[in-house]
Parts: sequence; structure tokens; C-alpha cells
Amino acid sequence: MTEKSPDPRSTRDRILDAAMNIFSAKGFHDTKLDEIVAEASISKGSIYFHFPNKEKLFISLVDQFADVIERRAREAIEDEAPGMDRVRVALEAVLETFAKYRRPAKLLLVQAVGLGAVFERKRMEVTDRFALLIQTYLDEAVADGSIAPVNTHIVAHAWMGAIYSVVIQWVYTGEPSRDEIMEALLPLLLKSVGYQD
Amino acid sequence: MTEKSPDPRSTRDRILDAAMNIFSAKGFHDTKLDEIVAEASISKGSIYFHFPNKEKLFISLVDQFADVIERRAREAIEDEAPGMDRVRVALEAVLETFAKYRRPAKLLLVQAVGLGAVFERKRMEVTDRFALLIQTYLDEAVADGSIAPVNTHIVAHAWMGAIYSVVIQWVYTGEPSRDEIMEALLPLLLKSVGYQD
DNA sequence: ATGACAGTACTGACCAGTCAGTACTAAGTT
DNA sequence: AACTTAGTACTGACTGGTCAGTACTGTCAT
Repeated sequence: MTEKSPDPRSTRDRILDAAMNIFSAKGFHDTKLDEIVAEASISKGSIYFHFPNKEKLFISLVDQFADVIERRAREAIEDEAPGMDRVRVALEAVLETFAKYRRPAKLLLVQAVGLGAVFERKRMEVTDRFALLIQTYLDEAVADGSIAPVNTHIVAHAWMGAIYSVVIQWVYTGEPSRDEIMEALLPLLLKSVGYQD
Repeated sequence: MTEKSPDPRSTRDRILDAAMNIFSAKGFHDTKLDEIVAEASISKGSIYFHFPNKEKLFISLVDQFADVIERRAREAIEDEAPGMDRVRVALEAVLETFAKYRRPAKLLLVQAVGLGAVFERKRMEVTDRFALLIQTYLDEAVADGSIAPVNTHIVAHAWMGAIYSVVIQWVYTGEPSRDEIMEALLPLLLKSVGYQD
């Protein structure tokens, strides 16, 4: 009569899922562990069995999604020859990924900001990781003459900020639509370095 | 012989100064009111005499700086004829203002993000205010033929994000320098809408 | 008989917010 | 000139609720 494993997912995954839902909606400080316990239908002790503390649980989620984004971008450029085409497909892949995962996007772009010094490091780490990725491909594009020389470091950060900002706007309001973003933002970024398709 | 008014600044201003210093450095949640009390050399009750609560004190600072930014941008374009030149000088003014006020910039761009639903509204309000300002001038520029038609709404948000991101990077690391930013970011943004100077 | 949990009562540090009281000034009253 | 009265600005010890983290017991599977 006792419910035998009513949910096949591992407890750890249930915790991560519930934590993602609540953290992304309410932010780090306004999320109580007891809420995650309720949402995941697990026990509080379980959280502390799988994660050392609230902070590490939150950071796990950030890392998890940052990995997804980066992997998708790298997979996308795999078959592409070096040059500006790589940059284009990588951008497309990132935008697609954000569009597909609304909640993780909000967690990474909004809820992971403005927390204390502990999270500051993590945020910088993730930001630099993405910016460096963009910068690498931009440098390739400059090297092979697809675009004219620019300060790729600044361009990389500016692009990230542009993407973040538009995605955040979309996460909150649902506007502009995914298609509008693709049609407007992509050409905007490419034109900003003097590339016309 | 008795010290009469040892500090000419009003208590309210001392509180705002101290709050700006600490909030911008440590964020909202990691800042204790007692720290502000110590930094400002006032009493805790004084804070609650001048402000209803911690949240409103924080928001006062955000509003204060948002006003400065907007005022500077509007002042800058005052003498400029409509068209893309207005956009350029407004961007210059905003970048100058961020460069001049490092701490307020961090408060607005970093520490005001990721707080609860209460602050979400305020952040959206400020963001939309700036975006709308940019959008207005862009629409002008499109109307008078300085630039080709674009989705000015998306461009406005993308620009804001680009500026934010580069400024945040500069706030944290001091790099790239103000001059480098001006030389790289400004042309980047202008080129992104097909404008060459 | 050990690992992987469920369940839950409990602790205690932390900190925003409170409030009774002080200090000083200025206007009105006699 | 002396004296209330009132209002404003400010003090700082204290309180009370919150919530991350703990502790411990029980259960089931392997």
C-alpha cells in the first residue's frame, strides 16, 4: 500500500528542478528552503545530504545552465568553417537556447546578479567565460578577413550585454517574440562589426 | 567652545552618502543598517526618521542616480539639432556620467538587480525610461533619414545592454579605460544601425 | 548493516524595525 | 523676563520574527 518510488527521478534531480522553479521566480533571498522541500516533495535533510548549503545549491543551477549554453554554442560551430559564419551560428544557438529555457535564463541573467561578494565571483567567471568564447571567434573572423579589425574584447562584452538585455526583456514581458529578436538582434550585432550577409 | 554643528551636511545627506558607499560595495542584503549607522556616524533611529525602511532608502539612491543620468542626457542634446547627432551626444553624455560616478553605476547596474519583486518593478521602470529615451531619438533619426528604418525598440534595449555590460566590466576591473570605451563602443553602436560618421 | 533517504522538532544567530526618552529651537502667553 | 507649549531632529538599547542549518529517529532497499 505504501507508495513505492512514485517518482522515478532521483531525489537530487527533483531538488534541482524545484530549486530552479522557485529560485528563478523569487530570487535567492526570497526563496525558503522549506518551499523547495514542499515543491520537490522531499525532506529537508535530503537537501543537506546532496548539497552542503543553500548557496551551493543555487550555484549548481547557475553552473548547470552555463554549461548547457556553452555546449550548445560549441556544438553549433562544430561543422562550420572558421570565420564570421561561426560567429553567426554560435549567436543563433545561444539565442535559441535562451528562448527554449526561460526559467534558467532568468536565473542566470537576473537572479544571479546583485547577490553578495560570494556570487560576484561566480557571475564574473560565467560572464568572462562567454565573453572569451565570443572573443575567440571574433578574433578568428578578423584574422581571416571576414571583418575589419576591432577591439574584440569590448565587442564581446557589448554583444553579451545586448543579448542579455533583450533576453531579459523577453523573459519578463514575452515581447519581443523569438522571431522578432532573431530578425532584429542578429543583423544588428553583425552590422556593428561591419559585416553584411 | 561647544562644537556647533560639527558637520554642516544634513543628516539625511550623510545617510544617503554612507548608504551609497556600502550598498554599492556589498549589495542590498549584505548591507546591515548598523554598518550605515557607523559609516555615517549617526543613530539607527535617524535612518527611520528620514526613511520609512531599508528598501525605500535603497530605492531613493537608485532614483537619485537615474535622474542624474537622464538629466545629463537631456542637457547634452539640448543644443543639438534632431537626427543622429543627438543620439551620438546623448550616448557620450551617458558614458561620461557613468565614468564619473563609479559607485552609483554599480548600484544601479548590479546591486539593483535580482532583488525581490518589489525592486523588479523599479528596475523595469528605470530600464524602460532609458530605453524609451533612446528609442525616441532613434525614431527621430529614422524619420529624418539619418539612418535606415530598424526595430528601434529592440535596438534601444540592445544598446542599453551593451552599455551596461561594458560599464559593469569597467566598474569591476577598471578595464577597458574610459577612452578605449569611447573609441570602441560608440562607433560600434552607431555602426550597428548603419551609421558612419 | 550500510547507504539513501523521510520526517520533524528544534536551535540560535541575525537584524530590521521600534519606542521611550533627550536636546534644542521657536513661538505664544502673562 | 520668565514660563509654558509644541514641534522637530535625533539617540540607542531592546524586541520579535525569521529561517538556515542541526539532530535524531525511523524506514526501506540492497
